[in-house]
Amino acid sequence: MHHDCMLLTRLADVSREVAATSARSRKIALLAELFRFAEPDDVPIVIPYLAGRLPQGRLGIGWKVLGRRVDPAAEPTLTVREVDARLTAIGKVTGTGSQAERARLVGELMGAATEGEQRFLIGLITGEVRQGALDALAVEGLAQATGAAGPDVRRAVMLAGSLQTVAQALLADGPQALDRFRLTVGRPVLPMLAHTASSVTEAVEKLGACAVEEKLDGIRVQVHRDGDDVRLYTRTLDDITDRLPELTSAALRLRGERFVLDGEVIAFDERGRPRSFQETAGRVGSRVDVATAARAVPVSPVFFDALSVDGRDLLDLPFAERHAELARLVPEPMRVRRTVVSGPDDVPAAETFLAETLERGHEGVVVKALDAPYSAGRRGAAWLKVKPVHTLDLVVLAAEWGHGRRTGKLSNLHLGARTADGGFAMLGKTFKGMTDAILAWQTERLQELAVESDGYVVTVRPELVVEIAYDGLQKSTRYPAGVALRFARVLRYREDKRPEEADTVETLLAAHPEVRP
DNA sequence: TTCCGACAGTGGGGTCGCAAT
DNA sequence: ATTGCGACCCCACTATCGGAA
Repeated sequence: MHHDCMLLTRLADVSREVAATSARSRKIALLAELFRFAEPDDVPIVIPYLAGRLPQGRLGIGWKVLGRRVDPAAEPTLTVREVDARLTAIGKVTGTGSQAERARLVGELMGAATEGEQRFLIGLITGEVRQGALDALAVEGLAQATGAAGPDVRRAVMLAGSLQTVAQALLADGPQALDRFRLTVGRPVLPMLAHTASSVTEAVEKLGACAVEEKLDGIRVQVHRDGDDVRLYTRTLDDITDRLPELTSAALRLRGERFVLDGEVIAFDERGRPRSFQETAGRVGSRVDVATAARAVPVSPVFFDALSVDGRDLLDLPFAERHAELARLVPEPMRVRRTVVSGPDDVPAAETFLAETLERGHEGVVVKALDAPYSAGRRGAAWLKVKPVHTLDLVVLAAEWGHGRRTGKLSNLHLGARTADGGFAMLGKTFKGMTDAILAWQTERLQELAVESDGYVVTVRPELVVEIAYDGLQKSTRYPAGVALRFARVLRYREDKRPEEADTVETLLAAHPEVRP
């Protein structure tokens, strides 16, 4: 096999080909072919580039700079490592005059790139690669290129918490390198995620014997303890140890010496009721003056799973056994409240538990199959969340032109409720829940109602009523009513309703007494 | 042949913290 | 001091491919 540092042009060509095919099998084959030519050292750059990410994050370069035309190079000479080095240098430019200096360096880079390479670089820097292949297909391609089994590679990635690390090891040492990736205390694992079910009945019928657990509206946290050393990680594996000292103390008070636990961190008020998500998230996001933030908004851990205890990897054990380990280690007040049901005959008990959970101020429940292993990094069907859904009839005030596959379609709706003075107050936006048919229909209809456009937002006469589902209200400084919808999505248009029949701000606020704008 | 799980894509609001104005 | 912006938090939903049933 021939190896030398990979040329950018090769990457740009593959990216274009991958984008041009819709068949996943073909995308995977193209990626595999590319990886066969990659040196291990290229991998930490090639993998994120293919997913349309820059390893160094954003660079402070916008369309203004990238829009300037630079004469392309005639011959492709740039290597991916050279591009990476130049982009790193651009990201490091700070201080007065930094924007001009960055623009100059970008111009230099573009001048060294051919036409095709320029297009790829612009897409990469603006985050518009969109080739229909992210990490999941890269995993398959990597497996094909190295002769490893797909599920083995995927498992290694979940345990390593990083595709780059696994790819580098695989290309350097072949399939046996995968054995090195085991659950290790101190190294975070991608957390298991849940699907949605519309009711407790549906969830229990799907899963059979299961645990029904409170769903807390906080921040997911993975707690690693090795003796006196405690580390805390978020859902995306960011290390947040320094921000939550009370969680470290809590972990040190537990009986075990070495463990990995999965749970939620949340702030409770004096009466033990959950504070709003905004308050918990603000606390977890505070990094500078942690002591002050901790006094104002103390948080608590609430654990629901054990991934490793005393050097034993529990990932493949059934949930019932993992939970037994958790219960040995963690006292009840620090575990999530739950009930166990035997199956569909037990649905009433599950319904009662959901009602009590909502009464206590939580957002819903998660129903978990008792026999399921911990599927790290997967949205396994073994966990199903159930949350109550609210609906409203709102009026479309404006719409924004879509991007990507929604180019040329009016996509993002501005939603308003009626006010006392006969006008409308905007409560938020949504682009969710639309089928292609709805998208096409609303593009036509809204253009008929258009009164103004700035090329991006099309303002319309407030005549179209749309039924919206949402998860709740939150305080807002952005919108005139002082509140915004959380997770709004379209259910259907109500052509049978006139705007005078839409819901009012007043009734909305009355329905959510817990939120005072 | 039909069904369904997994992926990618399309963005939503809020908060924090840094850099530019 | 204020404003703009990116990075993270939380998140729902549809279209599509391709293997399972």
